[in-house]
Amino acid sequence: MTELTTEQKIIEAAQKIFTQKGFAATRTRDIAEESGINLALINYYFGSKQKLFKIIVENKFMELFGILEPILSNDEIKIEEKVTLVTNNYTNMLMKNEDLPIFVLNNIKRDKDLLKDVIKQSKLPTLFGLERQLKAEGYNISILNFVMNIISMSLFPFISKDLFISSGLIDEENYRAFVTDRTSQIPNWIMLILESTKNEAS
Amino acid sequence: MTELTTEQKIIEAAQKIFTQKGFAATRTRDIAEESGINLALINYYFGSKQKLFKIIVENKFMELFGILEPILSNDEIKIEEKVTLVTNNYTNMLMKNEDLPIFVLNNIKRDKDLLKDVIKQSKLPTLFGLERQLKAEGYNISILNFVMNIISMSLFPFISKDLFISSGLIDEENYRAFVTDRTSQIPNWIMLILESTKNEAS
DNA sequence: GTCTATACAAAGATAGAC
DNA sequence: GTCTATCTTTGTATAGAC
Repeated sequence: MTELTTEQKIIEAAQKIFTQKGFAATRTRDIAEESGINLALINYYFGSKQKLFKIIVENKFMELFGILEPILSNDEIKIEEKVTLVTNNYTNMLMKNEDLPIFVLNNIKRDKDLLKDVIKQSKLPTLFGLERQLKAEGYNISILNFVMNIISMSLFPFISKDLFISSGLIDEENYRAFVTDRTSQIPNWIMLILESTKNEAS
Repeated sequence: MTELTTEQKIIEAAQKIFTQKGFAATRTRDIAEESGINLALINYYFGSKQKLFKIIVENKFMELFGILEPILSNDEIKIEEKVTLVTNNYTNMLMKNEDLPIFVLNNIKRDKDLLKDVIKQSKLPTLFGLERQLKAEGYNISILNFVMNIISMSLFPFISKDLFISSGLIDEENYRAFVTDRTSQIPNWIMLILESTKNEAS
């Protein structure tokens, strides 16, 4: 077990608390306590709470959307396999990190400027090659609808977990099993949609 | 143009600001200023910022999910029509209220107790009749997957709007047209999924 | 019922000793 | 680099006049 530097300790603690509570509800004092360092060191290393937060959001954004580009922009993977890879990757990752999607999506809204750089870094804008592949394999669907379908299907169980649990339609104990089962079906559903576009006009 | 009571003015302003900025980032002074009333009156009428917020979240929750029950639990509407009604209702409503889904979903996470009552009020738990209807019409899908598919497909364009705009895959000007077009396709997609379950074992 | 003025608490940031 | 102690700002809540 390696010793963490003070800087790393702060980042770790900040990730945990910011993700759970959001920016404004998080107190720098909590981060100091959680990481076992002195309050003053947060400002010493990061300048301000705001700057520290920016780093965390960037990390979390990459954690959530960094998955997409390596899979989706690889021309050697067929569309059908891409769908399966993305959904499985998301479910595995989010099982251990349930707060991630809503945290990231919430903060994209609140601070758009903050994310211009991260989005470039994530290479999401380079997905245009995918459009050619969709056409080449005969599917007449826009890249936006395609990507949105995969992401929404995969992320939504985690975004809406508390809603459905509170509604009584499922309980905490069965949720993981539900998500696992759902994940195995998502690629079939997505492919049904794709196949249905094959005979349509472009 | 009717005169609003002081109470209503506060509610209006609070809805606007809380929805945009969330609880912790909203200052009672902002609400006072926006509504043109004195700061002290917020506490006079609502006791505390927290209690005012609770009222707003409840309102917004009902605004977002109150749509579902009247449509989904009505036995006289066929499944296929239900899907169309829900998606169209959502898109029309959210076009005027884009922050709503992420605000509500975010706050369900943060304050679960707060929502126990609202969820009862929304009658979401009464949807079990829908399960019978799905079976009766020959579809072998769990109510949870069915409802989640509709809601995720309909809400996600609004949850992820800023993400896709920042990524450059679409721009602000074309977003409304995209959503309108997508909304017209969602029922077809959902029905494809449903039809595919018809021959499966239950 | 409504407002002014203010008390009180909490939190971010910093100065300066070690 | 790290800590203690403290300053300053901001926001909630309330007391009391009208």
